[in-house]
Formats: sequence, structure tokens, C-alpha cells
Amino acid sequence: MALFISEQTNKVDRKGRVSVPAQFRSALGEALPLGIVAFPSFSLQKQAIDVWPLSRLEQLQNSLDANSDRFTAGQKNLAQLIFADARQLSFDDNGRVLLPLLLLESAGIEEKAVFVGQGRTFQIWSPDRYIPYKAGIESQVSDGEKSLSVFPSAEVHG
Amino acid sequence: MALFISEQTNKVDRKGRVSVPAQFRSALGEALPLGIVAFPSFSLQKQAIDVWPLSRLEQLQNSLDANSDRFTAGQKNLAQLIFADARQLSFDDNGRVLLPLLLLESAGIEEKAVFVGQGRTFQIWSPDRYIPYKAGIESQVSDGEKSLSVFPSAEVHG
DNA sequence: TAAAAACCCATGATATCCCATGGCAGCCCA
DNA sequence: TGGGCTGCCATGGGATATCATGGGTTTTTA
Repeated sequence: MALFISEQTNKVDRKGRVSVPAQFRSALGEALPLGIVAFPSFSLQKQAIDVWPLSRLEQLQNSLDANSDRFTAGQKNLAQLIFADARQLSFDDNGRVLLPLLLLESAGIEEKAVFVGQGRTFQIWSPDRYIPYKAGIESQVSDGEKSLSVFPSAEVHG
Repeated sequence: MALFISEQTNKVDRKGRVSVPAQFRSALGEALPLGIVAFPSFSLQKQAIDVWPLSRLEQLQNSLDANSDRFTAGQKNLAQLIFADARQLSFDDNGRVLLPLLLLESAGIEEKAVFVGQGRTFQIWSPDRYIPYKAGIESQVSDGEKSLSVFPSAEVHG
């Protein structure tokens, strides 16, 4: 499965439907018909919605089954919350999903939804929250980290 | 994959398309069909566009998956920003890409785009910005370093 | 049986595909 | 060595497909 890359703002219609960016849908590839799961983003104090391919949730479950000892108590609690709060969303013929009211409210989404690629997952934000959030992230990157050979390099070359 | 070397200025047409220099396309080699990712250059205060082969972003993601602990918080933030700001571009039959409006604007590109080889990556500049930028770099070189050491490396890149 | 969800079709905007052209560089051959 | 031939490359533009969006209709479900 390809990566989720880039931002795109789409409209939420009266029925609560939004088009998932075509690029994200194609990144799902074969996993598309399985759909996605969405839940309030715990790492962001539920400011936004986290979206995973369903297969990732399955992988998490498998890890919990096989390597339960490698998870901290806190991580297990988090996993419990994800399983409880996650909603499985499926695509209609036009590539839209119906966002449940609970998720819309918790993320403060009304007219517009910002889809933000995060590699293996993506997020859905209200524009009003996303803009200041992103500005904050940018300010937390130091100038040194922005300059040459930004990342641990042995892994990044190809 | 070969290195990106040299400069070339190409025209941006009415639809926002530009030919990527043939030399850069052939440097991509097998990675050509996967396409490239482009985002405002963080190290240059978003003056220009940084372009990576998609595979480089995939390697970054793999590295994050496997060695998350070797990244600083700032580096992780930067990675988040890259996933959000990057746009995946693919080539048409003539070797052109469509530059999204957002990138054109952030780099101040209108009629012409300067492609600048940077080894494993390349940049795209507006001529108006590139000329003074390069002059600045050149004057810094003339005041300082004029030779380079090449270090033997255990990593075999390529 | 009323509200919500799923399904279906329509539309405008935009991106993609496809073909055509002109210029330049390299090559061949006289 | 010069002149033309050939092929690649950058560029332009029309045709086609895809995408986001809206709304009606049927089906589900509570």
C-alpha cells in the first residue's frame, strides 16, 4: 500500500458526506473495498480525526495477540480506546464516506474537512483548528533540523 | 539511481505543466513511473521547491517505522510537515509534470522554472529568486572553502 | 413509518491523454 | 568538411477521462 501524502480540503455536504481525496483512495489500493476506520485522535487530544486503513487495525490486533508483553499498560489502554471509539467507514461509488456525527463534533468539523496525509495514516481536520496547529508544528522545528541531511541518513539514501 | 546534476530552465505553460529535464528523468531510471514528490523547501524558508524521488520518502517512512527513537522531536515534526506539504507528481508521456498552484505560488514561479540538480534530490526555482540566491552562495564560497574532501564510506549507495 | 443510510445519476471543473510542431544536436555520407 | 538527415526534446493545444459535488430515489433500520 502506498503512502498518504499531501493535504486537500473537501466539502462536507448536508448529509455529512465527504469525498476522500482520490489520491488517498488509490493509495489504499486493494484495501479500498475493506474501507477505513476513523476515531478521535488521541495523540492530538481529540482535536482531529485519525484515519487508518482497516488492515492496520488488524495488524495492531495481531501484535497485541502475539507480543502482548512488548506493550506498556498505557499502550494497551490506548488500544482499548481505539477499538471502542473507531468507526468503520466504507466508500460509496463516488469515493465518499459518511462521517458520523460523533466524529464531526469531536473534531469541530462543519462545512469543510482538511485531509492531511501522514504516511501510513491520515487525519481529518476542521480548517479552523488545522491552521494554528500546523503553524505550531512548524515553529517547533529548529533551523538546524531544517538544513542539510535532515534525517538519519543511512536509512534515507537509495 | 543516478545523481541529479546541472541546471536547466524550462517554460511553465498555461496549464501549469513543465518538462522535467530529460537528464533528470533518466537519472530516475526505474523510479520514473513511481513519480516524484515536491514540497516547499524547508531548508530554504520555502523560497524554492524541493523534489525527491518518491522512493526517498518511502525510505524515510520505513526509517520512522523501524527507528523512531533515533529521530528528534523536531525531526518527527518535520517529517509530518513533509507528508502534509508534499505533492506527488507523475509524468505524462512527454516527461512533463503538473505543478500544483500552491507550489507555484510558494516558490514565486510564473513563466519559467529553473531545475537545479542537488545530487540525490533537485530543486525548482523561480529565475528571479534563483539568480540572487546563487550569487550569494558564490560569494560565500569565494570567501571560504574552495576544496572538498571526499570521505570513503562503508555504505554503498545507489 | 419516519429518519437515516445507501444507491444512482447528473454536472462543471480540472487533470490526463494524445497528437502535432519546431528547434536543436548529433550523425552520416558525400 | 559541409550539408542534409534523423531523432530527441520542449512546447502547444484539442479531446477525453476523472474528480468533487449536488440532489433525487430507493432501501434499511430503529
